[in-house]
Amino acid sequence: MPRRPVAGSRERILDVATALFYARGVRAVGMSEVVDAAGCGKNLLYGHFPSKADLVAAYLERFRERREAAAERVVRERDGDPAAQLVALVAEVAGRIGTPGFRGCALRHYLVEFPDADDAAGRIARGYLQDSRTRVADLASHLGTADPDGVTERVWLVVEGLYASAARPADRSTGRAAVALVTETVESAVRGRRQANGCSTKS
Amino acid sequence: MPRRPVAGSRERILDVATALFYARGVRAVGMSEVVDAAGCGKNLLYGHFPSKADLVAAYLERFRERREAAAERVVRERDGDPAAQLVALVAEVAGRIGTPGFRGCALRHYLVEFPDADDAAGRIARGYLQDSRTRVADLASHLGTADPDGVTERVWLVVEGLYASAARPADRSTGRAAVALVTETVESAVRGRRQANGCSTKS
DNA sequence: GTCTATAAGCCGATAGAC
DNA sequence: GTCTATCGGCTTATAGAC
Repeated sequence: MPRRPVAGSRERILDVATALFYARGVRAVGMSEVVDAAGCGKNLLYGHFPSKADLVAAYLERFRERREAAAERVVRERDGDPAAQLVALVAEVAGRIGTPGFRGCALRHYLVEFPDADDAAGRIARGYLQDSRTRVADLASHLGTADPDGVTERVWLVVEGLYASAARPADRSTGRAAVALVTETVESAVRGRRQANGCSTKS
Repeated sequence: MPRRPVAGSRERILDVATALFYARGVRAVGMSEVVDAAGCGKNLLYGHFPSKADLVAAYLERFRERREAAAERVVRERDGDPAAQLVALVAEVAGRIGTPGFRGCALRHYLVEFPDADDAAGRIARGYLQDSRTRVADLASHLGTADPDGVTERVWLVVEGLYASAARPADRSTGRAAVALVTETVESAVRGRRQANGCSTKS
């Protein structure tokens, strides 16, 4: 009988690679370093992931799935209340600021490292960003405001700013400012004056 | 007399390196590629820049100087009007969105590629970010609002979001949203209600 | 563990200006 | 001829891949 494969080795390698890629960047981490950190042989790694590109794609794909699951959860919990949903979407990210090990968005970081990657990893990252923005736009369109695009732009700007801030040591007050900013933007929009923005004076 | 050095060769090499580093990232570009693009020999490059680290530091230092000069200019033009100065600071960046070749902030990108760089380049990048934020905080403190820190956080968040958006193909409407967001934040603050934020209704 | 490609950095060779 | 800016091949380390 041949030796049976150890269950979960793929996940373990992916965990190790994720920690390294996320902390130091994709280009900075070599396959040999993943092998060393995983404590496995090179053959096992290349058996599960035929190339570094495959390993990176798996890393980003899993990151994407987790991010989307978290977004779907907070949105589902506030079903029917698009204003609360938008705020919760931002608050979910804001709440991670200051968390040990949180360094921002792996997918955005990947696109900074590889600006014109048109491989699988690049498609995952760009697809995530597009879907993520579309989610914001969908919620904004349900606010009933006259200018859903304006709200989308503003909320998205805050989301981008939040992730960018998180890439470097950040303070929790950044997260609070983001939530406050989005809350006001959304409230101002649903209050329904003129163009969904502009904190215009009363009636 | 021996052969005279060709004037401006250093600047020309730095121009070429800047174009490559900015478009594709620092790690993605090798010294040989800089040599090829500059059309010079390796000795000339290494004569002006003893190592890649030196070339990168010069690239970031020059980027920083230009960014700070642009910021100082728009701020000086509105001397004595901190509200207009804050808006102009954001508008200056927003106006670059969509400009051919504009890809965001080289210093921020460097820190994504090298998250814990403690070399000269890392110090330049981090120093710039700190000074840049301090500039925002100084202006916010002159608004006369009760919560200058809140204004600083919000404006900084928009600046970060703007640069992050610019790292990928972006629409000019992103810039407009950023300017509008900062304008309202600042106006709301100088209107001087409660905590410098909150688009509360009239008197 | 080995093999190949490519990175950074170095050094002998070449090319002008006196 | 000599002196030095500049050039292109060379060395060593490290990457990805098998």
